[in-house]
Amino acid sequence: MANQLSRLDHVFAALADPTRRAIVMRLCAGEASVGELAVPFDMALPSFMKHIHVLEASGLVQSEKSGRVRTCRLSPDTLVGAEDWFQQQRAIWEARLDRFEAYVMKLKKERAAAKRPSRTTKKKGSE
Amino acid sequence: MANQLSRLDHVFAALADPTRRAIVMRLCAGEASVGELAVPFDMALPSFMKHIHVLEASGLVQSEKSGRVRTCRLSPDTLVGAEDWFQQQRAIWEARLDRFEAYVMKLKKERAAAKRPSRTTKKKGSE
DNA sequence: TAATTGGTTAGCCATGAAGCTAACTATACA
DNA sequence: TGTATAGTTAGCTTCATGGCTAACCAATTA
Repeated sequence: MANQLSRLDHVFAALADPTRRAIVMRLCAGEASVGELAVPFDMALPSFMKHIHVLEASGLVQSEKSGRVRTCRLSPDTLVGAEDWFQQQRAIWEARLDRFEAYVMKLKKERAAAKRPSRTTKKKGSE
Repeated sequence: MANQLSRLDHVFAALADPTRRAIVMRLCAGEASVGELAVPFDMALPSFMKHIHVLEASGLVQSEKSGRVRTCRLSPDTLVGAEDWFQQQRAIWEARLDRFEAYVMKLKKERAAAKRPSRTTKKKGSE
């Protein structure tokens, strides 16, 4: 559980870099070797490899080496795990908005009732 | 658009820190002052304020000061924007999985047809 | 008006992240 | 067996991040 939380640290940190986001996007379309992945980036290979390592450490990407070529693939569970975090926050936030809306509606109703001087239940006095 | 991308950089970087994620979670439940937000954290106020600034710079949080108290609230659009990124990736990835599954199904079918020596359409020769 | 409260600014330090080059390993090809 | 290919390791810079203290406003409250 605390494990999961610190995993989120690494996932978001990994996704904060545009190079790494691009790699993830590329891997969504299917697996690829390190060399293939590196082509679009104007960067020395060791620098690029660091990004791969960060992605692997975060759990977003897995790789295995066969012969001299290392093939990388997405590890979708981790990606989905991060998405879940947003959905949880949104659930909380939307629930609050709903309550707020209900509250505003109630206020409106009371105001309308207060203004209308006729037969509706009406508190005396204030405004 | 490039603007949007670099915004994602900042949003994910902001969410990579557990303190800041906790702040966002807290603000999902409703607005709060800097002082209130800071209570659960064993951290000097200037350090804490840095986190608030990072969150504001990322667009995740907005704040305004009235009197001497600064009130912070969530800026949900930004949060939703980040969530969108995941949904887009997932769409691509799931589409690929669907194609892959279809491909596997087709393979299975062909294999079955090849093994069954009877009246189904059958390529000659190979395997 | 003096003291308290809530936040802010400035400046310091340690650590880590992102890039580089140079040199190395290990597989594949001729 | 020799050479090219694909990655890897080591070690170096530079800059950003996250924390601190100390001192400083500016509203409230006594």
